[in-house]
Amino acid sequence: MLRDFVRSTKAMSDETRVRILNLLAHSELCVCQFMVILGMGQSTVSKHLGILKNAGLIEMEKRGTWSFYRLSQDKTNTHNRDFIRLLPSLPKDDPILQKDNRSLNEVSKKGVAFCSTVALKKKQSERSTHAG
Amino acid sequence: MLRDFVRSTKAMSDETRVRILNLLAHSELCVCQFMVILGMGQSTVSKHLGILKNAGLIEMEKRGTWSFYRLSQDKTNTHNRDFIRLLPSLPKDDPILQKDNRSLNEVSKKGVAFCSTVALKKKQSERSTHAG
DNA sequence: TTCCTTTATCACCATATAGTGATAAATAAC
DNA sequence: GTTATTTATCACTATATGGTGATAAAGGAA
Repeated sequence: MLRDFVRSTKAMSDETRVRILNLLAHSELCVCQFMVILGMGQSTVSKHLGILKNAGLIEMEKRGTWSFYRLSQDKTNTHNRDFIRLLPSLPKDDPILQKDNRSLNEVSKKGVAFCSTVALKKKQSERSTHAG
Repeated sequence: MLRDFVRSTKAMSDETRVRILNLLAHSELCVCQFMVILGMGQSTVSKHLGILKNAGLIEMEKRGTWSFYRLSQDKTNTHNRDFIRLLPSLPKDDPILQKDNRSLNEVSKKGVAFCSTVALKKKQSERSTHAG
């Protein structure tokens, strides 16, 4: 239906969410990894992932405490399948996407254990900011 | 660039604008014809067409007083070309698009001369509403 | 000229949305 | 049991956006 088509285009009509789709075109990721790569708060990342998931463009799998996201593997939704097919042709010379891809490599090497470290550091720096 | 990609998805992320693209996939149209088919005001239609044009998804040609719009024929913009290619696979069973396509047939038969009649009738009905 | 039609643009308002911090649920480790 | 980590969801604010009416520019007709 037209409503579903628009729900998908709306989901793709935001820079942050296109960056998320670009990252997922390379590998699956959890919320905390997105936080590090995108440099955004947890609630922001979670909300964006929810919008993409609600549109059926991505899917989620829970493993322990972590929620891992990947591009939708659904073959029945023709529009979303077509949209996902366009992702590999996102501009490779775009500075934002280039930086995202570099960050993705670093984060992937270190795994999810890396995330708690970053989150901890952030909390500590915020605490010291409040103190000072 | 990512900015251009998002500008295009933003342009397609509104129901009215997808309806416009669906209509243009069948034939070129002027602003007053869109007003009749979409049942919206002239400034609204003009604004939507401006957004689609700014994204490079459609192009405009002035003939006398009329502005005729059609899908972009630009072969160099790969994203917009890909997006335009998806239009024929818009859901054919959607009631809104079906109604739009029926209206398009009627309006196309009658040509642009039809529009001034409709606009006139609308103005008259508004005048009588104010009077009564 | 004057009048009419078509269109783009402006100001305005109501609603939608992106980003954030706080909170709570769920899981794991202690 | 307690504590820490990850995530979803809520309330909130600032900004963006869709729709409208008014206005003005441009072209055609009388």
